Order: sequence, then structure tokens, then C-alpha cells
Amino acid sequence: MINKSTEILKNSGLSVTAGRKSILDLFIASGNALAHQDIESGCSEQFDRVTIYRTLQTFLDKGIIHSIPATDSIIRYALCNETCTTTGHHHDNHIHFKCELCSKTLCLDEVSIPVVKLPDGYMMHEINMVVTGICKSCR
Amino acid sequence: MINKSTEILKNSGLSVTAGRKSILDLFIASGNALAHQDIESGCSEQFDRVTIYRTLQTFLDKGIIHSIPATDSIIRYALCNETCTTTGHHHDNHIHFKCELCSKTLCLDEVSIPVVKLPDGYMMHEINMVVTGICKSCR
DNA sequence: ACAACTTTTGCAACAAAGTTGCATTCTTGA
DNA sequence: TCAAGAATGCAACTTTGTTGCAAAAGTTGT
Repeated sequence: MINKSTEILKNSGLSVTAGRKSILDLFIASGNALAHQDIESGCSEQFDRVTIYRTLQTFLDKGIIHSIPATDSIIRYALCNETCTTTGHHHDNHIHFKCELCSKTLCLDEVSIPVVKLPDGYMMHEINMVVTGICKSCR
Repeated sequence: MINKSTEILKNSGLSVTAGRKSILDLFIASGNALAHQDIESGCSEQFDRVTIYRTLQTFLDKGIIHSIPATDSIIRYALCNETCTTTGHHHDNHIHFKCELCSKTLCLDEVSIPVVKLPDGYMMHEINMVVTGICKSCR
């Protein structure tokens, strides 16, 4: 295997294309979560908006990335841990942190989501936790 | 005071208009969180899209409603508890539940968000928790 | 109840975000 | 290397969100 992005794609049974590699490389390089816009402007090469939408969707489906909920209607995506290799919907058990100053979103892999008890009659499937505040580098 | 929506508006120092009352009534009537689209199509009277955007923003600013993050880039809003009367940004301490079948989002006021400890250097401001699964009525 | 003042609304025009179909190009496996 | 299948780019479109401005409605004091 030449490099990490190629490896990830092959492991997920996806064909290796310039766009996918480029987007994956961007995720690997940047330590934080990326929105569609970040990817469009951040890729070394220029790719069509539609391609990026479709690539993100593919990565989501394969469990390569996960989406992070936000109240600003901008969905950000981040690489999943190597360990989550399940295809399709899968659960990340870490919390997300959005900095109010640099507005970067990151996965705090070391903080896991505490257990909550739902009222009777509710079935839990996935759980998501987002904390906003000031990050380490902005203090 | 004639009715509840008028009361809420007056208490927040807002002028009472047909649009605001209508939107508030919709929130009061529906037990679950509403997206912009739900409001546009759900109001008895028809209001301009722009008016709805502005009204929601005003309600957010006054702490009448709060926004609920989601991974589908559709922001939903729900009425705040009577008790949260703080103007401006304020914290709701309950978790949110999104049903995968009926795709309604609701506030589980009786379930409060557990405390998490962030890594050193991070300052917490707000915390948000969204659980997806199957709701009581869909089981 | 009315006039003066302030706020809100609707419209138009625009910008940004996301989707779909289809022809072309690229990947892959034999 | 070549054929089959998959991915891409383009065009056209829908939906979502924003801004400025004039008209309409709400509020306040008399």
C-alpha cells in the first residue's frame, strides 16, 4: 500500500480515485472536523461540488467518517477511529467540542459519552454529545 | 392577558403581532420540535419566509425557544421551559430525542445531561445531547 | 381614540447549499 | 490491455438563508 488514504479506501472496498484520496488526505492532515466548504476550498486539486457531496456520502455509508451535529446548520465530518470498521451506521462514543473562538470542531476521543437512562418506552440507538466552549489552543 | 402566546411575548418585551402569536401558538400546540419548514407549512395563516426566519431569531435571542442540533442540517427549535427566563444565550439542561421512524424531535425534560469532565485546557460553555432511536409512540 | 413614533412585515433580489440526470472519463479485474 | 462497471463533471434545478427598503402594523402618551 502506497499511503494511508489508499489503504483506507481499499479496506472499505472503494475504488481509489484522485478525488477520494485528496479528500481523505485532507481529513488525515487536519486534526479537526471539516465542513463541505472546508473541503471544497482545502483540497490541493479542485473538485466539483457534486463530487464532494457524493464522496462524503460514500464515506459516511462506509463508516470512514462520521457527521457531527451542530446548531449552525453546517454539518462537519471527522474521520472515524480505525477501530470502527463497521459498515453503515455506527456509533462513535466520544464527545465533540466546538470552540467558540476559532470555531473549529474536534473529536475528544479520550472523553466518552456517559450513560443516560431514557424514560420507559424509548429505545436508544445512537447518542451524540457536543460541547461548546474555548479550546486548548485558544485559551 | 388573553392567552399564553400573548403573555409570553409581553413578558419578553416583544410587541404582539399576528405572525409571532401564530408561530408561538404552533409551538405550544405541537409537542415536538419544529423546523423552519414545519412552521412555514403549519401556521394557520401564511407568513413570508423571511418573517419566519426573523421571528425565530428573535425568539432565540429572547430565550423563548432553543435550537436543537442535528446531523441532517435541519435545525429544529423547541419552546424553553418557563423557568429559563434569561435573555440571550442560555443553557437547557435536558436531552433531546429524535425518532428514526416518525423523525420527530422532542425534549426529554425529565432526563438531564450528565456531567462530563473535559481534558485540561478546555473550558465548557454549553452542552448538548441528542439521542436517536425509537420513540414511545412508534414502538 | 388618535397622532407620532417605532417596530415589524413583505417583497424583490440575491447568495449559498444541496440534488438529480446524463454523458464522459477513470478504475478495476480478467 | 480491454471491457464492464463505477465515479466524475456539467447543467439545470430546488431549497435554504440573507439583506435592503418601502409599506403596514403595533405601541405609547395625551
